[in-house]
Amino acid sequence: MRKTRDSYSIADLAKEFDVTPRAIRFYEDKGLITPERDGLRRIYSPRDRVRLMLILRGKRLGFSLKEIQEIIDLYDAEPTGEAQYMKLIESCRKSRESLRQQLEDIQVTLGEIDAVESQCQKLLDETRAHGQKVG
Amino acid sequence: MRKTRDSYSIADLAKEFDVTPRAIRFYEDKGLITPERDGLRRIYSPRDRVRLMLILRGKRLGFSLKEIQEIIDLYDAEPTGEAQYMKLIESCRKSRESLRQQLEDIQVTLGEIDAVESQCQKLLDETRAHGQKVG
DNA sequence: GCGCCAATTTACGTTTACGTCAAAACCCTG
DNA sequence: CAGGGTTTTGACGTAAACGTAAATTGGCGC
Repeated sequence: MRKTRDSYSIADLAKEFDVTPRAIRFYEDKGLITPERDGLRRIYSPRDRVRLMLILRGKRLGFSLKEIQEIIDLYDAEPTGEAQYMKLIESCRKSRESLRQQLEDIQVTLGEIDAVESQCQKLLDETRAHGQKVG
Repeated sequence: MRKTRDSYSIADLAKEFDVTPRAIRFYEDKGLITPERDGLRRIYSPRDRVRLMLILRGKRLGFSLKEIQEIIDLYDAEPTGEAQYMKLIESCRKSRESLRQQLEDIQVTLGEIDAVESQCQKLLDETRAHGQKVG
């Protein structure tokens, strides 16, 4: 009884993450995933599975596949010189910048939603109170 | 010297928020903004300006214009009965749910980026140290 | 060997969110 | 009132991210 299998079919991943095989193949087309092959069949490794998870998380954050590509590349980049390291660090800095902006946007929005909801709840309570007396 | 003007041209807003007039008109097409008119010319009120800000924030968060529409509608909804209130509160709950997911995604990603960067920084330092001795 | 089902390739279709002209109207200025 | 800048309304184009349909291929179960 193993929890992490060592290979998956496209249907396995499609079902697990609730996306279509077409979408997964599309990500491969764009170079985001490169599964092994058994003849024609695609064989996905646990590593491929993680990449798919990263892709989908990127999508939830509203990034384009190209942006997701860049972020994922950060993870398994093997810098081959000082210049490469600098570029990598710079990429990290940029990504963080964008993410921080999003973080702020979300917190602000969450605050506003909360305000709307509590105001709404308050008015609802009032309406009900009056409703009781009137009706 | 007033800071908040009481009307703006489309070019004013386009410049302020760094979007094209075309985009702003497009949002109007989709019902996200409804500026006044002076003949043909569109006249944007401070309220319209705020709506545009909300739209752009929604875009930064990766929402579609349709989703943004729904969120914005929360702000100036004038519920006209108990059922309306309930629906509004439900909408708030959904939005919060989605935003919390995003918040989590962002925090995780930020953590990972930080890890990548610090690891990178460390390797860079080592490379430099060795480089000094060797070269 | 044959039917069946899953997976693949190819290719065209679709939706979203604008970009990019083009042509006409408006407005101010000299 | 001619010229120049701004704005408007079409209308067509486009990039991204798949959807969808059709034709093929590849095991498997009997």
